[in-house]
Amino acid sequence: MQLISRTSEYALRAVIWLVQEPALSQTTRQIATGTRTPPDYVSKVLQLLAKAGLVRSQRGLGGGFRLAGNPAQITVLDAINAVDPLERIHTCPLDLKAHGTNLCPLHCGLNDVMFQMEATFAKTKLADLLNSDTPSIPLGIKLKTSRHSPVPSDPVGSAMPRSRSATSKRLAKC
Amino acid sequence: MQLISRTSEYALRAVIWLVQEPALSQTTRQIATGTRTPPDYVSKVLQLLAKAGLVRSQRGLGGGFRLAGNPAQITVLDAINAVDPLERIHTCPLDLKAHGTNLCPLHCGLNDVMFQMEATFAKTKLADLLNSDTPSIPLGIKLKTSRHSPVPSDPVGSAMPRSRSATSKRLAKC
DNA sequence: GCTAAATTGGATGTCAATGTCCACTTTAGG
DNA sequence: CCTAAAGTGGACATTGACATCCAATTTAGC
Repeated sequence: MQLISRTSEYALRAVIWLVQEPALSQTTRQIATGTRTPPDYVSKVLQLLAKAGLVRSQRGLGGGFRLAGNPAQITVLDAINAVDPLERIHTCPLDLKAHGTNLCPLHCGLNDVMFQMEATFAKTKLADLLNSDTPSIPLGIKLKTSRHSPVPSDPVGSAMPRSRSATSKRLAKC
Repeated sequence: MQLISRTSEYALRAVIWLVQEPALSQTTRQIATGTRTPPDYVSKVLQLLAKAGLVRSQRGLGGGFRLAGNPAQITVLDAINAVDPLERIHTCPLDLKAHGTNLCPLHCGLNDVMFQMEATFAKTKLADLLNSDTPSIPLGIKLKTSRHSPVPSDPVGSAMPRSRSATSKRLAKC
């Protein structure tokens, strides 16, 4: 499971490209080449971004796309919501009866995760992504969750750069 | 985007069913009917759970599946890892150069979200899911993220039962 | 106003996750 | 031993996200 769709990734690549390119207008081809995305597909994504008002399109010779706002104000959430909006959990997918009309603790926790994710998207501006001063993490950490750990396990807490701001002490205080 | 796959959901439904059913052994059909999952598919899922050692299978007349451990110790993470293991982000999908060999702040934040999710899965025991005393959230809140909020937006912070334990003040301290 | 460069929109193709089907094997009970 | 009830394994079908193709439309510049 990945946290965001390919479509959202493409949308982000495209708007970030528009931010960093000096030229006023960028054609689909330029954007696709520059961001290494499938041209015909990113074209559809750009149309969604245009419908949402994040970018403005210009048809005809010399046309293309340009950003419709301030990179320091447009958020990652804006771009994602334009093409593949975040959803919320409304009913327990586990179909448990123990908790009546309530979400079970698991999905309560997942709701919490969703909130954190949305908060991250909402506070990250496009400009932040191009600023090399913003905090980042070194790559090459190659960690894959403890596959095949039978009954009792504790995959969290293994040796790795934790950094969690707060792993919410309890399940959640829903 | 959903946070966990259907396959994982089915795996969870199945093991939870085994926890709550008094009978020693449950046939695939019983499990499928009881959990409202596609019989032939949940059959495959059960095989994965068996391979991982979470459940034990018995062939032949009178056979079926039973849990291979203590519901108070088996975690949601165990079940999920058995059928559809969590992955980590290794390279920046946005392909940004600004951060050199590092993850950009966005994916740094997503890594953080992943950690929280894994922590939630790891601390939630199967027994917890059947205990109606564990904290849960009322349903019917019908909130869908602010679709169509053009350039400047602040979808987080709208009126709703927040409850976030800590929305990590900064992007993350990677 | 022609033409070439561009977006737009619809139809179609591909692929992995999900779901179904069926023949085979195992096993308890008569 | 035979039979019916079970899991096992492999092949096939469906579906939605992703990707491609192409005809129609718009528009700057000659």
